[in-house]
Amino acid sequence: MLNYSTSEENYIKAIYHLQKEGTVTTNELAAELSTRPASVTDMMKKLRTKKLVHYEAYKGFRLTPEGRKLALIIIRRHRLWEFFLAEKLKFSWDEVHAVAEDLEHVSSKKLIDKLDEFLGFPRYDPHGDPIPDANGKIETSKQVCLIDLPLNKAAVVCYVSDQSTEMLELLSHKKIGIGTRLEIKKKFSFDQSLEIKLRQQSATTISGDLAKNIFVKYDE
Amino acid sequence: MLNYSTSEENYIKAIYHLQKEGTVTTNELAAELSTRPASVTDMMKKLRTKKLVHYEAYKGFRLTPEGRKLALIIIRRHRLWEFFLAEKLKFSWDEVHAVAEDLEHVSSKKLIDKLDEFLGFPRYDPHGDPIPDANGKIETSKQVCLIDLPLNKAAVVCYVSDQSTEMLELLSHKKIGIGTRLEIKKKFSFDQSLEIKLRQQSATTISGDLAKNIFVKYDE
DNA sequence: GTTTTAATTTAGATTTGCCTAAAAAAATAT
DNA sequence: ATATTTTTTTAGGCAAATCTAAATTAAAAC
Ligand SMILES: [Mn+2]
Ligand SMILES: [Mn+2]
Ligand SMILES: [Mn+2]
Ligand SMILES: [Mn+2]
Repeated sequence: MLNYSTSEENYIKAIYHLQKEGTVTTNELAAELSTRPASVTDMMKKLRTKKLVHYEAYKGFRLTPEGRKLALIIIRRHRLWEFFLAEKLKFSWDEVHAVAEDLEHVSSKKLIDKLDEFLGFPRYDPHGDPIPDANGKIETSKQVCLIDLPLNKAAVVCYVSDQSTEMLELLSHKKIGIGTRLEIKKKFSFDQSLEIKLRQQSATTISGDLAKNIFVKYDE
Repeated sequence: MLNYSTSEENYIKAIYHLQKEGTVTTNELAAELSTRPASVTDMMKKLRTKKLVHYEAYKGFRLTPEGRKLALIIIRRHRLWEFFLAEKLKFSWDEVHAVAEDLEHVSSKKLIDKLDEFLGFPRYDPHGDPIPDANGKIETSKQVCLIDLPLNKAAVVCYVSDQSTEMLELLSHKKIGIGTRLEIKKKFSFDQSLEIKLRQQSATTISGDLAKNIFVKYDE
């Protein structure tokens, strides 16, 4: 496996996190990395020649299978170091991320696999996120009914059980679809209705009947 | 404290190790870092403006007190990581150096101090080299009489007790002086004479009477 | 003390990763 | 459909760290 620069690794990891909602755009990635859109375009051309991203001008980008594999390696390093810092060095959970941002770029495979063993093959980092194993396999968060989603926990809509025309009409009016990111702000036990907040929109209310038919996965 | 690049840190550390024998030259440093003399000159100008080295064109360089302080911070990181790798992750002693070369550039002070504590404040790395403490204090190898130096252990002449003309004449004939690097190849119990090898020269023999007056420190 | 050799520095390029400003393309509004 | 706004890309430049080749200085040899 080739060796990638810190900068390349940061881009790959950021794309991995953003692409859960489909194609990643130049501005999104620039914001995520606190850099400029022009820099993103430059880097995308480079990552394309290295076959880590699919990219066509003006059409956004996604990781190739190779790119995804690399992303999972970096995430594995990051989360194992976070676990080490919290568990062994007694860092508090909110301090681990910044240090892990540096440690994650030390690329020795043996180091990471031995660290994993030393830590007892932990499955989750201090934030509850799953740690990919040595083969790059990562636990996919299982889907849960929107009714059962905890308050203020970011989630992504992944399935709708009732697909009748009436249901779809209601969903489209509420601007909810597969991939929509949302969280629950309030639960009203009187009628099981929920106040939910869609990403980058104001709050809205949906009935319990609707919520029962929506399934989500936890968002990272 | 400012933040230094990986490259700057590697230069500073290399100068620290080389300057035990006086002024460091451009070619020496280039060889040590597997780079070109022209690159060394460029970097020395830069480190001079940052007040980390004393440097005048054609006259070699040495660390300033600031530079030495930085060097000891980097060496502390390096050796603590080497200890961690050997002790906790069960790396063999010859594998630790390469990985520590990367880890040493992660610059969080808190990380290193907590790592030190986690490891139980080890005093020596897996190669037997002393680990600087959190204040940058490092154990200076104490001087020992040449008679007592173990076989094949590299050492540097640091003191000569008899400074008579006759003694100095003999020393200069043997090309031995303060800073000379040597090791003992054989000890003859019959007359306490020693076969010693001076760095980059062929072996020679000295009498026990001479050896008794020469004091050395272990070389790193 | 010249001359020759070796060490060091300068000059000029290159690569990586970033930037600003301008141009081009796509999306949105009228 | 056209005009306006937003997004994205291109063009040109900059700083860090490296290089090669040429010039300069210092050291060694004669
Ligand atoms: Mn993190
Ligand atoms: Mn985490
Ligand atoms: Mn080492
Ligand atoms: Mn060591």
